[in-house]
Amino acid sequence: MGKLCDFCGEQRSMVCCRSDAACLCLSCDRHVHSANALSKRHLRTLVCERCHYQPAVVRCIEENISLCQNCNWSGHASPASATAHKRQTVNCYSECPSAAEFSRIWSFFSVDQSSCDREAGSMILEDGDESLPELQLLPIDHCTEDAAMDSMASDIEQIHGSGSLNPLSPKACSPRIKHHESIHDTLYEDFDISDIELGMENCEAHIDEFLDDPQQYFENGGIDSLFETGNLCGAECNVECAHAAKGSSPQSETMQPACSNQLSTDSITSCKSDQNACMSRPGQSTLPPNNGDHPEYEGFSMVVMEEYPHYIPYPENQFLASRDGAVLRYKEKKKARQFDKKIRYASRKARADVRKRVKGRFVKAGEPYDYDPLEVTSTH
DNA sequence: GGGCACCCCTCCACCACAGACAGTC
DNA sequence: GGGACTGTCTGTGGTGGAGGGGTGC
Repeated sequence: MGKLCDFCGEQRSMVCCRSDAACLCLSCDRHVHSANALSKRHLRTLVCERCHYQPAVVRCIEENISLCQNCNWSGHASPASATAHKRQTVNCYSECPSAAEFSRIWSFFSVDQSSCDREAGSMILEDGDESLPELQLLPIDHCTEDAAMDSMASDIEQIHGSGSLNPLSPKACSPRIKHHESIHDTLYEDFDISDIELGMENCEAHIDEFLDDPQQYFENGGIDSLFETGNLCGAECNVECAHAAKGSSPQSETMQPACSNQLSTDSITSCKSDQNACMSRPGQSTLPPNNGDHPEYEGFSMVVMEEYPHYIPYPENQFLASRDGAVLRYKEKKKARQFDKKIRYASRKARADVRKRVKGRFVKAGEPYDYDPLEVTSTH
């Protein structure tokens, strides 16, 4: 049983939206991302079926599961499995694809409407789609009635109207299908450290992909897809670090040169492309210990402390998984942020409220003043 | 469309001093 | 180790000025 939908909390989450930092069932995905034009542009993909947190980037044909970058790396770390297991890239999608388009986007999935158990992620469409029957996405080898699938898919096509895309036409579907490594617009939507992973494990994944299926690898954009986001994010990181350097404290100046100002969580998280430089690893923390004196480190001390029991095999992966926890905490903290002025010392406020002033400035006791809060009309 | 003046708005330094805080004896 | 003492730093609010954006000519 995977993670429950972040929206309804009832169905098992099937897709992951990076922009919303949420894992949703198909029904809620459709509901949430049909709300407005902006939400329709959110790029979504399958949820990793191993860690149930990260967006899946590859489909292991042998194991018949979708995996995120980390789980792919950990699961195929051994040379035997790396070469024996064929993997397929999991594409992202936007807008609200029809069932047939889903099966087009993810060729390893097909659509089931009736027979499969609800737990597998059933979808109850709402509002304008109430006429749609429940549908499910299932691994294609779980479905036995292909003809029925095709029939159902075409039915859904009709329900969606003339604007729906022909699943047999790659041209028609292509605008919605975006290669996973070339997500650019999400960079500006909201912070998400996990948006881009440009560490060595990412390179290894590319190499593995190339070794497994060179043709498909180049069709997917090959090594260029790696540099697309890499260049952009590298520049962005530099800009952010330069920004942070303006307000750097002496404490932060002692840190590593690359993205050295980790004091601000914003600056930390903005260096999303360079996790090696910006995020601490267990035993290699570049952040001071959180002993209570630095509440701004609160979330990041947990980077080291938090652990995912099902997700331990390599220190690298442990680090990356805990990073997700830090991201979630950051987002929650961001939501709870209060920009209203907060009085830390009431006594000082009480003193300032009764202090005499000249043109708004405090004056020494006994000196002439033009404003007395206790005697507003006085002019001395 | 570019240049200029004007208005409006936002942001920030300024001030004194009580209290917090760190260091020393 | 704990108290007393000393020096330094912080934060509090109203005001004016600087600077940026918008508008009209």
